[in-house]
Amino acid sequence: MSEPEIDERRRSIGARRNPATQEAILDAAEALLIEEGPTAFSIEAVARRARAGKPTIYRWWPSRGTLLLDIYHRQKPAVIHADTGDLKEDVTLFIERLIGYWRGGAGQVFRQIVAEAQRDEATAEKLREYAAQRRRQTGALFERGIARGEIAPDTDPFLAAEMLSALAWHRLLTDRLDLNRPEAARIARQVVRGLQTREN
Amino acid sequence: MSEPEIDERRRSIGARRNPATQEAILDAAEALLIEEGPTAFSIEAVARRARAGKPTIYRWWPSRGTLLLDIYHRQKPAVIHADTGDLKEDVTLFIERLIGYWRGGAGQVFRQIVAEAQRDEATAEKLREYAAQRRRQTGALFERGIARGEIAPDTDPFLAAEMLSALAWHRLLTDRLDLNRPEAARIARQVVRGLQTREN
Amino acid sequence: MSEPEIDERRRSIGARRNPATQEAILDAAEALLIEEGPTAFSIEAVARRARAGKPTIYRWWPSRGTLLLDIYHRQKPAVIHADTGDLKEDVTLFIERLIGYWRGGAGQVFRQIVAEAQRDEATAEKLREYAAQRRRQTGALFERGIARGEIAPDTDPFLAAEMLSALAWHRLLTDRLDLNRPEAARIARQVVRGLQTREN
Amino acid sequence: MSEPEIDERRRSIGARRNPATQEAILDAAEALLIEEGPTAFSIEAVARRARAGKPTIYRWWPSRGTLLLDIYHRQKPAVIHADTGDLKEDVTLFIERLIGYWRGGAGQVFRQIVAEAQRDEATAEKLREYAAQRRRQTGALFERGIARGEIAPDTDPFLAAEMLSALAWHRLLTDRLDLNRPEAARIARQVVRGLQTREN
DNA sequence: AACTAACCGAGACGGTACGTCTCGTCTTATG
DNA sequence: CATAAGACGAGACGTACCGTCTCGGTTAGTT
Repeated sequence: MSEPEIDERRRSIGARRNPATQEAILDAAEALLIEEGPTAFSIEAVARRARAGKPTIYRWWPSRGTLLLDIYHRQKPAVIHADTGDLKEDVTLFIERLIGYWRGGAGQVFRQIVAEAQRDEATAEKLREYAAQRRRQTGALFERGIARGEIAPDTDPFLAAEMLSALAWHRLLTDRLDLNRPEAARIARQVVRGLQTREN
Repeated sequence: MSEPEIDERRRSIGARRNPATQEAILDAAEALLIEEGPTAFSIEAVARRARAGKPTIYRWWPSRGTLLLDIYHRQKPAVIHADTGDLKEDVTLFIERLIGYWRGGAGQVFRQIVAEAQRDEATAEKLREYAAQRRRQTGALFERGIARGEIAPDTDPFLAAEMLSALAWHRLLTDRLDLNRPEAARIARQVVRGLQTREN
Repeated sequence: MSEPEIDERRRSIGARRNPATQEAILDAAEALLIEEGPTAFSIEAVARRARAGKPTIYRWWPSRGTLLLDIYHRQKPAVIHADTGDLKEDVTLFIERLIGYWRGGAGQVFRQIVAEAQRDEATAEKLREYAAQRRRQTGALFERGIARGEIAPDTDPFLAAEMLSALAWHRLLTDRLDLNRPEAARIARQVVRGLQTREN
Repeated sequence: MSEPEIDERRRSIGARRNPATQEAILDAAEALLIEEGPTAFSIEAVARRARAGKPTIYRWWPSRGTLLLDIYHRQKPAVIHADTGDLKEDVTLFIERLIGYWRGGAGQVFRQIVAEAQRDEATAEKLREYAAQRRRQTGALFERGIARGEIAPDTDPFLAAEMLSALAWHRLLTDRLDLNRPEAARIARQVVRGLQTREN
């Protein structure tokens, strides 16, 4: 929490992007959003807190949405998906980890991205792409289930993935991230049981 | 939707709310949102279009969120749920009708409510309540399915309902309302099949 | 100054002016101006404090200026001018009493009348008339001086009166009402000595 | 006063005050006050007429009073006082010139300054300082008269100066600037004659 | 070694919207 | 018909941010 106060001021490092400046701006934006809430988040406030000029921000992030997306992706951990060999367990873990990750501040950022996407088409497009990519990743879980014979071969793995994502979004957007392991398991059971072949 | 242009100007009708004014404001707000998009929607612009004073708006709708909620509820049709006796059909119809309803302008309004709820806790609370109420209504679909023996008695009807709602929200918020009847049926099948008892 | 609070609410007393209402409005206006300052004075605030309807105020005082003038005249004492037989003494007393009177709250009201007159021609006209009348009254002081042979017969008594008034206004409008008897006497001397005939 | 209409729009010239903007704002404010009267004068209207943003005005003139004072001082001519060697003539010229100056639009501005000072203490303080300074300048007239032996050495030159100023204010504030040279001379005579030593 | 080019901070600028205040008018319900 | 109440259209208040612009200073690469 202690502010160094040593650096005094960042300067240009020549005709190229200064990484320290970019860091400082992302740090400031993230801190503002998480510590002071969404209404405190504005380009003006970010510039103030980062001790950066507004044009510097606009140079690299032409809109609020791009800045939010950068904050989110910077903090995003590499992989969330487990592969335990048991689909129900994999799904349970996926839900648990995603919600847990969102509880730790990242959710606050993602909520704002979704909100921004409702006003700005460019952000919407980026969000749509991101969601599609996540759907492919999570869909792999179900594809493995099909391969193992756990669930019916005519299952749509991406629709199943979307249903999980959608539920998580819904909880996030209605501020109901108080989801414990038993509830995650119940969700997994209810989603998967229907997808199972009759023999299991 | 037809603009009379005859009335010239609304006046006070004494020390009580003038219904014509309220109508005009809601009309203006709805039209702005749907015709000119979310960025054009501001209290200022609503007042201008409705030829109303800003304090008149703030008197009755203390925040942007309350105004959005009023627009949404004013245009909301009474009932969406069918009762055909077949759960899969009921679910298909529910999805189809909800998405269809949202395609007709109401979705634009609801998206903004969700976005606003990410910034304003009061709106979030209202949205949470509304979602819970909808969950209870849609849950009744599944309760009937349990009663009929179509699905397992240990099914959580409100979780099932939430999954449908969540999927619809997700499509709305990523601007993917191009959902036809076959896709609605596939969703219904994938949700319900798992909920069915083994005998069916 | 004590607020009764007993009457709870004044009602119409039939098809005629209710004196209690007028009193309450003037009381409220005066109290607001003196207790809370000129910025707190507005028709809105007066109505609130007097528990009166705004139209009631507008019915009897069509503008802010007329209300201010009524407040001022209501509290105005009958006569200020002395007749001691000595002009210098009469002038000294006039200045002393006028300033003293203004120090006691009335000055606050009169300042606002002058200010209002700079914006509203109707108030300006009323103020002009009032000033002319005062000039005639104070001029009589100097006319008596001429009659007594104290000052030159070609003296303009109304110009002399205006100079005294003007000086008092100037002190009031620059918030310099800290004028003691010696200073009043010095003013009187400086004004009168020049007006005296050579013999005195 | 000529409106170029060529410039299209003023822009920022970097992190420093743009003189063209300041000029345009003062021009607009002065023109509004003189051409359309005091009720038309508002920060909003000034911004509109100057094609300036409201924050730009508030940045440099934190209150209405400071803006009015700037308008007045911008148009103020350097010196008003003559030194003819004859006190009565000097006084006559002072009155004549001051009133003449005020008749030409500046009076309209000064009236509003006085009015504003009755509501806002900051403006009042500035006005008080200005009046004191003017008193010192005009007082010099009478000091020269004392030095020349024209008037009594125990005369208070600043009180005499204040009496002239006060009379001018009084005429301005009651909209009676129709003062011709004979009247100015009569005032000068009435003021000075009394101040003269007996020998003259 | 001088020059160019882009970066950086700062902050002014024209705007728009915010949410609040007062204006003066209107209508009702109550007496 | 006077009154209290308060809704209404209008518009000004002073503030916050928007996105753009120019400035002066910095540092790297290119001549």
